[in-house]
Amino acid sequence: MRAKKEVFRRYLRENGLRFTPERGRILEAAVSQSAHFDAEELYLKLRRRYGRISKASVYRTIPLLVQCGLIRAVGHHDGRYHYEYIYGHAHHCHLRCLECDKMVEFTLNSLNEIEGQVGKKYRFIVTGHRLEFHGYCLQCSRAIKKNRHSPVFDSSP
Amino acid sequence: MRAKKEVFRRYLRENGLRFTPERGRILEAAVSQSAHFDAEELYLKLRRRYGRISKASVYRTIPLLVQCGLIRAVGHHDGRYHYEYIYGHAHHCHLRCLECDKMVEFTLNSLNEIEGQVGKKYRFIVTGHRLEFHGYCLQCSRAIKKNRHSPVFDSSP
DNA sequence: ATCATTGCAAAAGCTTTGCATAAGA
DNA sequence: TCTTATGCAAAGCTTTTGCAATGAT
Repeated sequence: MRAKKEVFRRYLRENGLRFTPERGRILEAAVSQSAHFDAEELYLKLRRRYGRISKASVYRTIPLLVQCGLIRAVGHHDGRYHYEYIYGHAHHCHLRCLECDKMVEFTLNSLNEIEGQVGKKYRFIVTGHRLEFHGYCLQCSRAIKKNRHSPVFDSSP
Repeated sequence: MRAKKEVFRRYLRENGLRFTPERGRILEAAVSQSAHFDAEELYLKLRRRYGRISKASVYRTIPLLVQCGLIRAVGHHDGRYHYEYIYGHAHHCHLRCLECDKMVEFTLNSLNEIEGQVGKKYRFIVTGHRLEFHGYCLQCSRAIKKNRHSPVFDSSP
């Protein structure tokens, strides 16, 4: 299953950009990331695996992968953007713990329908949506109950 | 209607914090912001209106307003967090144009119900959700069709 | 009289950019 | 060969933090 590479190659070709070893490796690293990732994690992984790679290349490649639909930005917390590989995966929503950052993924079909209605009503071409539920997971909500004197800060976006 | 100020005062008191003129002004500025705002806009507005105020105070106060439910972070784009005043407003979702940043607000009641189901299923205490639809508004989608040679970058979170 | 808050400036992060060198097409 | 891409380091931005002075309670 190397369709993803073909998608990337085609996207690059059609935009007068070049397919380079670095870009190939960055794509591979993004794909093989088990869950969500950020630019730094991608960079470190590439560093370990191949040695020479620059952060600039990672940062310059990420928007290309977003643009051709292979990955998407999931959100922004802790001061960084977080991404996930999406090509060939069903669209899904996230449930995130504000305390420990645990993430659960789940699908919600009804939104696709709503997307169309909303687009029609407000005359938008709706290209996607992002839905995140947030709160506290079992462990964290227990921990918080115990020491309710240490204030929990929800500075999340 | 000064309930918002009372909410803030009470929150501060209960946490051993002090109500200061600066904090009062920052709250006022956030409230009187017609739509969405970011830290810089708030700062400039306060600057114009009162003169002396520091960015640090704005940045230090925003999390307090979030914490006590008077404002919330709507998202992160263009490298900044964006907020909106929510106290006393019905919860709503956003539809955003990726090109010109135009925002439309609309409500979607079905999500509250789903929130409960999801929380039960994954054993989370769900405290809220954030749903954003995105795409292109009428004007922008027209403009993009015309000059489809200038690639549109969706670098949004 | 205390102790939190302010303002200022400096620091901290993440992300972007300039430039010389390397290398796809 | 002609451009685009890379790596490095520097710059850019938003946001955070240290500290002396100020001010709320």
